Amino acid sequence: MPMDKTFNAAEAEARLYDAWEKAGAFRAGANASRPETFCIMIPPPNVTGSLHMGHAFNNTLQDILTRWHRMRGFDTLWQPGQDHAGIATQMVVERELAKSGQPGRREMGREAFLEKVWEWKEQSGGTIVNQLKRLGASCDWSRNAFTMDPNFQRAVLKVFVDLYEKGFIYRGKRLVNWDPHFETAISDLEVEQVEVNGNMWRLRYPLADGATYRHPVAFDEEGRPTEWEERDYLTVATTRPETMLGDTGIAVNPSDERYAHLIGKEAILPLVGRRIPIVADDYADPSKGTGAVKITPAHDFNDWGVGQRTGLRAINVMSGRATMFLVENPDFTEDCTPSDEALALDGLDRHEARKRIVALAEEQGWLDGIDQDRHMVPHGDRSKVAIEPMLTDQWFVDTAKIVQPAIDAVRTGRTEILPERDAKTYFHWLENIEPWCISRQLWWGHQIPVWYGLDIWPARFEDDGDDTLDEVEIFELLEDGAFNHADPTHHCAFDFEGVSEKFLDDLASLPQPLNNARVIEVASRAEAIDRLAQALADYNLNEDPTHLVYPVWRDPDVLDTWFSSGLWPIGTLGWPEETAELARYFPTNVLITGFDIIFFWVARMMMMQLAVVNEVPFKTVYVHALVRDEKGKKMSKSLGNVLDPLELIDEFGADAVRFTLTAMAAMGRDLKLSTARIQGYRNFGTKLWNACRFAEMNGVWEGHATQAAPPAATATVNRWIIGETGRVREEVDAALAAYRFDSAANALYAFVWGKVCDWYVEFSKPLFDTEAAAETRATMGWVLDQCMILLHPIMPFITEDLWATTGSRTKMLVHTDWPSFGAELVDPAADREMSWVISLIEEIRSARAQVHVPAGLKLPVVQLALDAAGREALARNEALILRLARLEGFTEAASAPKGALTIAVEGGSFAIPLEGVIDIGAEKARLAKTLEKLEKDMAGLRGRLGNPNFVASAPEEVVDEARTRLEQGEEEGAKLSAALARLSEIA
RNA sequence: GGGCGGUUAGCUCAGCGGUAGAGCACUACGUUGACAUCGUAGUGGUCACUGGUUCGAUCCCAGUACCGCCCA
Repeated sequence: MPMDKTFNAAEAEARLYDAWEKAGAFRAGANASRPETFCIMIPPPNVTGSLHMGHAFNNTLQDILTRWHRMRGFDTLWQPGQDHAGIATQMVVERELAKSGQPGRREMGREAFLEKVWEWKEQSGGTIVNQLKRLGASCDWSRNAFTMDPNFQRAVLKVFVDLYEKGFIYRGKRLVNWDPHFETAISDLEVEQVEVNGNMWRLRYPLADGATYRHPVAFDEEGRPTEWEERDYLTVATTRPETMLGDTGIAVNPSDERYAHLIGKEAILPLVGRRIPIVADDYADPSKGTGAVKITPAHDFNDWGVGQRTGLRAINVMSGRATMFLVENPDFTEDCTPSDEALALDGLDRHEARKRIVALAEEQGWLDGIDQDRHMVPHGDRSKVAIEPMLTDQWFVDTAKIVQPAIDAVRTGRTEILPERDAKTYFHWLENIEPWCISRQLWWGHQIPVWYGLDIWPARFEDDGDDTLDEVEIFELLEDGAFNHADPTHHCAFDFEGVSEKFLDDLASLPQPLNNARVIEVASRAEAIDRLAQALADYNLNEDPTHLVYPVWRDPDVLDTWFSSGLWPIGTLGWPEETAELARYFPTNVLITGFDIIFFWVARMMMMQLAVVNEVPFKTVYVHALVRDEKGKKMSKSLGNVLDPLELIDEFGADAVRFTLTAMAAMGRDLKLSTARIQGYRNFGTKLWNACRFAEMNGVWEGHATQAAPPAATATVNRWIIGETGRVREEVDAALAAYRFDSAANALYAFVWGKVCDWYVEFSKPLFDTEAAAETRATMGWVLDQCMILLHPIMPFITEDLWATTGSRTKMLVHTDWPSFGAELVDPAADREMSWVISLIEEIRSARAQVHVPAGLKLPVVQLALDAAGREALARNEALILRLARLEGFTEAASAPKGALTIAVEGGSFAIPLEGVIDIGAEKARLAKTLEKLEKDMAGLRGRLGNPNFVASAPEEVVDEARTRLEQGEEEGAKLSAALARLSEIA
């Protein structure tokens, strides 16, 4: 059955992908013929996500490297998988529940909710995998991993325990970025700064104990105060009046003469009545605002720092949902008697509280004024709500302790980051790294492997010395709830069994019978208190120590998603088991990822792999840029400029989309994607398709079989294209080895379209009628095979389909050996000859077109003076020159006939008689224009060669080349001038 | 404010000390043994600006302007 006119991507893609999968073509090690391994870890997409342009780009590049290495015989693994994406997924599922009118997460409880999440994962988790398959991604799907797989969970928990035991993880009450929408802490990196229009409110805080001072109110030209007023208050400025309820101090700069004398005195916090000290700190900038800053250590990062330095208390005045938390807040009411107006704010949203406080300040006369202000407000990158700095207990990775090996690895080149400038970003971030908050108040994720127990033997409780618990002591414990006042103790272990042992060790030192209590797991601290109290009460009655229990509860929080994806390289390869894959493929070869997650992911993988297995996770990191729309805007749903890769694949085929992304993948530069470009590369696929179709029509594929070595050829044309093929193979390999994907694509485009289709196919047409026909068929078959092979990593579908419909094949293209021939195939003589032939044809075509010779008209041609090389070239290639230049029959003459076109080429010239047909004016203009251009070039060359410094200092070959070019140019110029002179004789 | 980039044809971008390139768009012609998802020919550039280094600068260095991105 003859081939169709175009490749039917829609029909073929699914069929071909299926065939690859059925053949196990993508399995780890498939087609391996050499010992070297090649491994890429996919940056795991969110399990509930869908393919966007960034994924398409990222995965195309990975697939190219993977397919290329696999064809070269490397033992290749492209490890796929998905990320559970804590916040994102939990958000999606909660939204789904709300949409379908089901009870919310809190109503159904943790266990039921997690079931829903797993259901959702089952339902939508395959989407992205199928979309990657549509793109042609040749991952080993049999090894598909998920960050919530049981073995991956084990790895994550084990690493947590490991890092905890090494002292790299700690728990602490710190100010964190709190997302009031999701009610969880988030890391610095998940916060975006958004500039907003707001106000700066000036508030007057009265000084305590009747203190007053003179405050300057007018100044002379040099800024010296000239007038003062007596004040009994201090004015502070704030963008967030609602935080004033948590103020515990006022900072002034010690060098600020206006206020320095107040340092050590106190002010009274309006509404609250709290006495707050005036402290000295450089954070207060005399030139900003009023120069006096209210300090709320529990709700502002800068204030926290001031508080730490000056010993101020931190009072949290908000709940996790950013509503005011006052009435039952002992910290808030300690040492003061808040007004009723203040207590009435309890439970209000922070924004509402702000309005009320400003209104109260105005009413009560302590609002000094309002200035409009534009400032940055931190927002959650997922929730888009304003972040609330919040004082909470969280888990942190002490990054300072593990960062150095990650820095050194890149400095010393163990891992290389490309392009180089991204290494700078990497260093900059790592060298200024902050502790990493890794606990999240979410349900979907890896629950922290830490259990808490009541501190039942706090220091203030004293045993009477007999090491047994008597009735009085039990009563004391129960009644006072002594253990209820101390902070819980905690232990970290891989599982409950492990942690039980640790608690048992603690209990061993306690009095009888507590030292024999059984450790049990309960849900919460409250339940633990109940159970323990109950157990003690029972013991008091029955004195049976075997029923005594020591209840512990697990930390309800989960780990930051990036903590688990930080283990992706070892986790997917089976760590902590010593698997064969781990031994073989780790460290992996290259990571291909977007610049936006250098901090989130790359840096953390480096730190964690080095901390856990003391090895870099990958040898090379290739960082790519963003795919933007054709105007350079970031694609976003709200702008409506999102290009859906799947729609593009439907319209143009996966190969066209892939080729476009590849050709645009210049290192470190954003891609501006337009459909026109994709269409162009779809056409490129069609071009190759039709070249193969042409070959089919000319019997090229009859009896054709895959062959590594080029056929022996004698015809110059065939020798030439074989050499060109050798060149392009070297070029493609060099480009891919250097991650110059764009160079590889462009070299192939220029070769396949510009050399094979434009010239070689045309040259072959007359050759099929000569004795060189068989050789030409063999050459064409071999060359087209090489096109398919070399293009396969970029355009896998069309090439595999062509492979199957042409010749007889022992293997699918996906496993066909990558060629190793190179420029040794170039025959310099053939190269020179074909360059000459091509330029002759181009000259003639150009001349014809410019003097408006009808395209279809065949013209005779007269050969004038011609050197030996030219004569030989002409003799060997006469048929194709006649055909492509639309000429008929060469004759020889000593001089050009009147009214003829003149064609000057290296080594001679030709004339095309056009008596009566020629437009003499046009021909004169053409010659004059050509001469002018030539003269300009020659003038430049003469200038250079006339400069003794150039001849003396420039490399010899540059000087020689300039001389040769000048000679040739002058020769050509002479011919053109002569022709021009002849024409002038006529008209 | 700190850091990192960019500025080359109408558009999108390569290039990079020694003759300025590609694709798209545009103009004219054209169905010639595959391809109109095509062919042939052509138009189009003070390589942002100013200095410097060099025999020679689009390329290296310094500065200026404008535009991006990241971090405060």
